[in-house]
Amino acid sequence: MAPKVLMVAEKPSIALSIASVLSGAQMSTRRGSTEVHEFDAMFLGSRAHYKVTSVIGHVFSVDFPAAFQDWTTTNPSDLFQAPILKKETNPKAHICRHLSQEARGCTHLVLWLDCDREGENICFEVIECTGFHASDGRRIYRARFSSVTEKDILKAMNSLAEPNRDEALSVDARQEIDLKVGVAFTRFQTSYFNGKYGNLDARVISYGPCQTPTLGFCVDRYLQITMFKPEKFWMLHPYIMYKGYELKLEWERSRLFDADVSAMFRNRIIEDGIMKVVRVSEKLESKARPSGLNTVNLLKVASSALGFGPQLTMQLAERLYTQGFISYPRTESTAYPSSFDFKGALGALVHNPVFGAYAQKLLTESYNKPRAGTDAGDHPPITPMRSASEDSLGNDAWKLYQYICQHFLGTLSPDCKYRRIKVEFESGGEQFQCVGQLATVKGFTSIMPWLAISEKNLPEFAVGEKIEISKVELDEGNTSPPDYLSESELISLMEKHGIGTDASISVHINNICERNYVQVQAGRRLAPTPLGISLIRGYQCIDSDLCLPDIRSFIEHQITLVAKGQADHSMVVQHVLEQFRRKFSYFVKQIDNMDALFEAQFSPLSDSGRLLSKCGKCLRYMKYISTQPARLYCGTCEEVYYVPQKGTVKLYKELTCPLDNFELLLCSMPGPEGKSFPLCPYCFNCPPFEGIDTFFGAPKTGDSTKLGKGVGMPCFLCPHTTCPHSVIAQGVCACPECSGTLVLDPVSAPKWRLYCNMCNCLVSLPEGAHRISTTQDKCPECDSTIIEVDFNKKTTPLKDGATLHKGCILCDELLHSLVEMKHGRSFSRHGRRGRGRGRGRGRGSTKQQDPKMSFRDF
DNA sequence: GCAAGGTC
Repeated sequence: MAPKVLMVAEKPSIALSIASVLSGAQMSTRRGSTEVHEFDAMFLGSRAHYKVTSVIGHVFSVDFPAAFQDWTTTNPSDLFQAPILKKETNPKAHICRHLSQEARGCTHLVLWLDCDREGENICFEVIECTGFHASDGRRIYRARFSSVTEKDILKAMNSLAEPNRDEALSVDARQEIDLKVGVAFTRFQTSYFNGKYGNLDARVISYGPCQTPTLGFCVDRYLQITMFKPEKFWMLHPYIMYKGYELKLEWERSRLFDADVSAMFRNRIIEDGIMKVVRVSEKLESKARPSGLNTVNLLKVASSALGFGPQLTMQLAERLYTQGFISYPRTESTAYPSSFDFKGALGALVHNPVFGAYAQKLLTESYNKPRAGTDAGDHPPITPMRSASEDSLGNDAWKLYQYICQHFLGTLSPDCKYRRIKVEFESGGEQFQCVGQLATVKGFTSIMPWLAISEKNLPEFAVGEKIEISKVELDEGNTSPPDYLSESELISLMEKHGIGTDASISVHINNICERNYVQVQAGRRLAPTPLGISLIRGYQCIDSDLCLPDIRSFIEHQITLVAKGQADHSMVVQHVLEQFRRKFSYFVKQIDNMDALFEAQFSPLSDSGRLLSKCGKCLRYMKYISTQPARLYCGTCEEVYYVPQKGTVKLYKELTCPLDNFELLLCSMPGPEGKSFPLCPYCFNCPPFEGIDTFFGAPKTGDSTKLGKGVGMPCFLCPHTTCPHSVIAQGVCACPECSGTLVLDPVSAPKWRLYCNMCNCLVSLPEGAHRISTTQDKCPECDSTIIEVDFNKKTTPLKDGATLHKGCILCDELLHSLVEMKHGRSFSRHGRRGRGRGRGRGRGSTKQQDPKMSFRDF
């Protein structure tokens, strides 16, 4: 039987390239979770059937089992010893199922994952999904390729090897360490600080071995700025007039920090009055053309020159790549493979309206190979692949594409050459100079004009000439602090210290912005926030290792031992985790030191917020704190009561809850169709009745036993039998859409309406009525609550100008004609579900007395 | 709600 070969690449684009090369572009392609390319060709000396497909990056990622997911019941320090499990990174993509299906009947598996440790790790994920075993006679091969070119693909096919388990295990080790350390610290500090300070606006206070040192760089610069003491300095600048030029000469001492001494030198020059030419020198200098463009350099230029953040840059680059305008945008390499087709790449640009002429010139007049760079063996430098115009790309993408083109054309251009003339002078025993520059070959700077040298003409001087000094300036200046760290500088620092990868650097920077640790200022400079500063200063004071970049290099170094087979995977993981566990427990013990910084920076809960409503226990006013998580704080009882996180709250007519005496709040959800409803702060946090099956704000799919902060029972879910705000009093009839109850919105005048206490169903009542209220009566026909409408005198539909009308909104002809369903299906007593389900209230029914009972159909 | 690493 002919061998069947399954080949798997790391991404769809590479599967396509491999299949095209090996089939000579004679393959059939079908869709699946990812595309599968099929063809027949030779494999290891015999005719074989090939299937080439791909994963989409990692198939699995690590996490804790469910038992360790609950923040309230898991002690973060237990996470270091907790088991971990791998689950599908993207379950919806069904990559595992896809691989398992495609592997069926295959005799050989060839792994074409990227040739780095992550790729090696994904190899074993793929093996697991395919179900290939060393024992079952089916062979597993690893293809090692240094670029996705025909030459390298064929070379890899001819030297198939085995996947490297040690390298894969080193990635497993990193994953486990990153997970446990990051999650333990994050949960601990979030739980400790959250809710402790009124104006500390943070949902989660995260820690991570990449994001925290990244923040550390920004705070370091901030601290340099705050510690900076400016110093005065003086610079001596003599001027001469010569052959029609006025020249400002530079002092050899540049600047002095002593006013008297500087003045003394000035007097000497003035006394002398003559500048002697002591030396004239000329040098041919050259500025090298760039090497190929890699991700990090693209991110830096985009941030500093185009004003694009790394996140946006990568999004734009990704789009340019998938549309075929540029090559793969995530690469470390600045060197092109020797076989790279520069002619082809230039040829693709010759018809470009902006760069065409330049590309054509390079093609016809010869081009240089790019300056030597480093080949990381991943992907070639970022290169334009197809011509594009501003109209077809849109503004931002065009700017990025334009830079990529300019850079690429620059790499193939000549170096920039220029003459540098230096004239040295002497006067009063002091040395001065002036410098002129003149480009002889513009080279790459003609396509990258911002890198051009600044040209300056000098008249010709002869050694020994004496020139009268026209004036002497003593310029006073102040040393100035550095500016906030620019994003581009941060990227350089991250690269230098090995924080993140080409693909993840942008994620870490985005992270510290989103977590409110830094803010991006004009010119893309990163200003740390009070939270970011307090965190880093806290780590520095407890254990500075926690925020230094060495923490990443330490982990990298340890897992490299695993990758090289010099240490056992589980020994290394255990060893590293034990060190972090100790650091963690010391951190927990010393958290007061960090808290002292928070206390200085943030105001305690009791100082912030405004008085809103009375506590039912002490009858004093509680403070409303609007920053997330929104909550009430009773300073006397030292209790926190969460309120709904969306919408606004205000005092509800100083009404109180009959159960606990707390003053009621009126909560209004945002938007014109947002519900308004009363809620008792105490009941909302501690629902007094069981049997309420859907708490307000609870996760849609989650079970209600695990409630989030403040997720609970507003009055519209409360089955209290006599309180005028409960669903018993305010409920009108069953919701036609769900199992909920339509409740009167008590503050919806003049656009009176009912809303469902479970879903989004909305019913509008007669508009313009003075008052609409529920009564204690129910409809004898359908059991809905009878409502009372007080119509407006001018618009009343009643005979003889009467305004008062009672009735059932389903069975009363007049009322039913005036109500309208705004969201939902039908709303009719004749409808499938309208009649007979009205159990909105039912005070008369003894069955309703037990609040544990459902008030739905039974 | 949490990390960092792939990739879309």
